[in-house]
Formats: sequence, C-alpha cells, structure tokens
Amino acid sequence: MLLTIDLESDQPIYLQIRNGVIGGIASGKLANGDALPPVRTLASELGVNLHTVNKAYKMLQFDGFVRMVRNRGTVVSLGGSGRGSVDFIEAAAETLKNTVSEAITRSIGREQLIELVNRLYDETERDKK
Amino acid sequence: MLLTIDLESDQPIYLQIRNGVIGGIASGKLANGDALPPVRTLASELGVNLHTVNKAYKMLQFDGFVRMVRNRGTVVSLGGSGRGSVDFIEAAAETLKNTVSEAITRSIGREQLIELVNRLYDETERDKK
DNA sequence: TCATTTGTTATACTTGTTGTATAACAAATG
DNA sequence: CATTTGTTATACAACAAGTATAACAAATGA
Repeated sequence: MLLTIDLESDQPIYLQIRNGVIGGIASGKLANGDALPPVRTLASELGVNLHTVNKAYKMLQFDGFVRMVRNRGTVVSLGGSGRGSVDFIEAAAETLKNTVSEAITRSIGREQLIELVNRLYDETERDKK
Repeated sequence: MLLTIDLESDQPIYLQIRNGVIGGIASGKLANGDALPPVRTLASELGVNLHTVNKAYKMLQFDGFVRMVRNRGTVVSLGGSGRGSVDFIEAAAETLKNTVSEAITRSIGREQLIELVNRLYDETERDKK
C-alpha cells in the first residue's frame, strides 16, 4: 500500500494524502515519472470519497509535485513550475517559529532541535539510493 | 500592545493569541508571575469575542504556561504541571517530519534547515536577559 | 453590605471547512 | 464505441471558529 490514513487524526484526510505522497518522494519510494493511482482507485483503497483524493492531488499539482492530465492519470513530476523553494523556506520559518518559541519556554536548547532535524533527515533518506 | 492578530491569517485567532503569549514568554517580554490582561480587556483590545480569548488562555493553562483564578486573573506560571516536554518533543517531531520531507524534495539540505533553526533561536532570544 | 472585577458556564446563531454522495461532462485510448 | 481518467456541479451532513448575550460564582474594596 502506497499510503495509509488515520481517520482519527486531527489532520484532514486530504492533507494526510498530500503529505504521504511528499514523504514517498522524499524517501525515494516515488520517483519522477511514477504514476499515482487514479483518484477513484486510491479513494476506494483508502475508503474515502473521490473528491478527497482529488483535493490532495490538486494541491500536489499546485505545489509542483505532480502533473494531472485527463485520461492519462497523475504522475510525479518534479522540477516544473509551482510554488517555489523560496516560498517554502518562508512557510517553514513561520511554522518553526512557534516550535522554537515553545522549545525555549521548556528549556529545550537548539542542540536538541537540531538533533531532531538530523534524525528526521536520516530516517527519511535512509533507504534512498 | 502585547499582541497583534491577523484576521486574514489561515491560523485561527485563538491560536495566534496562544502562540503570541508563548512567544512573549520565550523572548522574555513576559516573565513568571506577570499578569495577562483579563479576557474581556484583551478581547476588546483585539476586537474579538471574549470566548476567543478565553479559549486561548485555557489552552495555555492546559499546556502549563499560565494559571487562571477566578477574580484574580490569569498569570504566567511556568514549571507547574501541564503537558510535559516529552509530549512537546513528540509533537515537534510530527510537525517537523513534513517540513523535512518537503525540504528534501526541494533539494534543501539539512544545513539550511539547521541554519534556520539557529536563526530563529537567535531572533527569539535576542533581547532576553 | 454592596458594587465591581474576573473567570465560568450556557445557549444560540452564522460562516466556512471537511467529507460524502451522485451525476454528468470531456478527452484520450484501444 | 466502450472504457478510462480527470473535471465540474450540486446537495447534504458534521464539525470548527467566531460572535452575541446573559447569567452565575467568588474575591476585593469602598
């Protein structure tokens, strides 16, 4: 199974799908040119509605991870247009800002967060190439 | 003004208030024992409803940042009980996981994210002590 | 004693988001 | 010409966010 979702999660299903695909690309399980399952197929496998998968795919397309072509399917397609890496860094800074603030109030030093970042890189890239 | 909020943000107002207070503590603008404005006062200053502020304060209390006492107000109170630092690290890992995945797909190396973490620590702690 | 302050609780309403359910449409393929 | 696959359009239910009011409870101070 390419993806699993957690209906109990506080994270919306369509975001879980989106993030799962991005995780698959990051870990090398999905490579440029690979086809994703058709929206109806994945929806059926996950037990959710077609629109929920479609929303995730469209977001991935908007962010430049895939291309959707009617009748041909949805294919991993990096390097095209889409939301740029500059935008990403800014968004990441916004997210991390809160994490850092809370870490400081809990006396968690930067070394610990940096160690966490390193660990997550290692875990994600472990099986890659 | 202790806090500013952005009504256009995709982040809920009560979270902006919560995060703003945590940011104030992290940066030293708010110290242990400092009183926060009464819910009605802050609500009026921000132009939002009393319940929105109350929700933020309750969350801060739940996470161990403040104590609310009827008729006495809401006071910064670190070090008590509340959600622990272990929980925080786990939550941070969950959040960072997606950021790291997306960074990898965009060929953003760990050095860049680590640099970002360092920058955010510096900016937050700049005026502290 | 009594008004004030401050958090607490309760009810109701509006708006937007998430997710489902159906159906039909459009283009490429075999 | 049927099939596949994404697209578009409604409609509906459930929930979250935010507002609006009102009343309650406990401590403080005049």
